[in-house]
Amino acid sequence: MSLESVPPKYAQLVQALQRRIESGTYPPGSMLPSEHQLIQEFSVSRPTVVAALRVLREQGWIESQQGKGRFVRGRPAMATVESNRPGQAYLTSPETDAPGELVEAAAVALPNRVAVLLEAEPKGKAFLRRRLVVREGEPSELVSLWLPLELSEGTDLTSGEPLPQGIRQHLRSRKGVRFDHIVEQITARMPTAAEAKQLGMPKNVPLLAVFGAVRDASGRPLVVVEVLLPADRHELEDAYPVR
Amino acid sequence: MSLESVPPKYAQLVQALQRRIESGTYPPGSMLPSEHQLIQEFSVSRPTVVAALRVLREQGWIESQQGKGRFVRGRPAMATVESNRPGQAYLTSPETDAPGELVEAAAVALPNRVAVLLEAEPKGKAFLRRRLVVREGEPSELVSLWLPLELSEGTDLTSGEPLPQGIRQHLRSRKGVRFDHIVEQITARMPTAAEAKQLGMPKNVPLLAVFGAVRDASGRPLVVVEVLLPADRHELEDAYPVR
DNA sequence: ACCCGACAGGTTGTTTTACCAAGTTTGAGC
DNA sequence: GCTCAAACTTGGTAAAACAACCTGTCGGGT
Repeated sequence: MSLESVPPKYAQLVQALQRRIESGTYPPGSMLPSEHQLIQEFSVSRPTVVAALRVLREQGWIESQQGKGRFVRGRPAMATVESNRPGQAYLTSPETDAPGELVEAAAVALPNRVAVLLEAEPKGKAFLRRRLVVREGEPSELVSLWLPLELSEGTDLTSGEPLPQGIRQHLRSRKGVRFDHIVEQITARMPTAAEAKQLGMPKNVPLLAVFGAVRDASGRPLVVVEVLLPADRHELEDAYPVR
Repeated sequence: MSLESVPPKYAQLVQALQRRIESGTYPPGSMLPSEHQLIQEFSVSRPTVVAALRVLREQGWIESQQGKGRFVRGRPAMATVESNRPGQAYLTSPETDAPGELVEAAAVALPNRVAVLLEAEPKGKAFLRRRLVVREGEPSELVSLWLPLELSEGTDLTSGEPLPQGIRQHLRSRKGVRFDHIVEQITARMPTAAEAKQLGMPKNVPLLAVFGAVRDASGRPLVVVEVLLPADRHELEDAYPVR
């Protein structure tokens, strides 16, 4: 009768231990109760305890030393830092979420750099969808999306209307392609006159240009997204563990 | 009698399956043999098979669907892409590895931005170690390292000599601090006259400025590293999976 | 003939019991 | 004081059972 599915025991144990670490019951540096103690306290079997502790170790909450015990490291600082990758948001969230203006949606000749990232003919054509994102009433970022013509056919990306759906989802449902990873390149350069005008920025401040080549699991390039950010208004922030 | 320790069985199974995927025996998209088949072929127990398949799934080689089976995704493209994080190399590899010139090593007043990253007094002092890295005979990057005075005491970082040891290792052995993760900020700006001269670059090309705040497991800032890259000679490349 | 549900058989996911191996600490006995 | 064995810890393997899920087939009904 219970429609709400209960989480597995080992996941419950994970959450219970996380709460104790966060509340200070198990302060950083201290030793966790041994497997045997946890088995008795929570009335579960050893593999269940081990599974929970394995998750905690892999997520960085604790570390373990064979023969000694498991030691609290504390809340992994990385868990809260949600990778704020540029481009990522443009691919997953609907265009209708962010106010902006579609400035281009047509088949164009590929810039050299984009052609390389798409592994396409140097002077081939592809579909370009370019959008000027507005934040707080001012132009903020210029986002360009290139995709091969065969991937744009039969999608709503060729229309002039803002997509009510994430590009990632749209392409998966319409064309059956699955995004796997992104190869990202970051450069800085001076804006062209047209770019400076569109973005409403001074001509003497540089642009941060982020190229993201989206690929499937086999490494085949699917789409390329370029994000242009005026450097006086934007920075990129990210966090990653050291080894 | 064998002193060389054999890897655990589940790890051997992981390697065996990885080889089969790479060699094309299990092509991408195909279904892996069921757990039962693997148990019989390799003469191991089910937990061993499951442990191996869990590793493969977590590393992105396969994906599993309850009730259907496990499906080959292919070699995870991310595994080979060694995160080429700027700053990372300066922290781990010895200074003597890369030719360059130490341009500054003294206690100085903290720039505002660095003070924020170090969570220090806005006008406090810290030790600055700045190095001009030379590649192919030309100045290439300007690397600055700020660390709190109490962390610089008793280390060889205050000397004018190139460190024969990685900074990360040096600080761990001398001061007992452990690097855990880095919060990275990327900006672009025009070079100052002094920077342009040191880097031997035109004054009208922008700089890519990378700030890396190194922290321990609890989130306390330890050191800040800044890498200045002339944008006409450098780009930043990275790869990451999309969820 | 067609559709739809029940059912059987396959798959992975989770939990339990049991035993052995390897590393660390402790203390008893010399 | 030193040595070594016992008792602790985590790591790995084996065997079994149940649950949840998917996909066919085989009915019966329309």
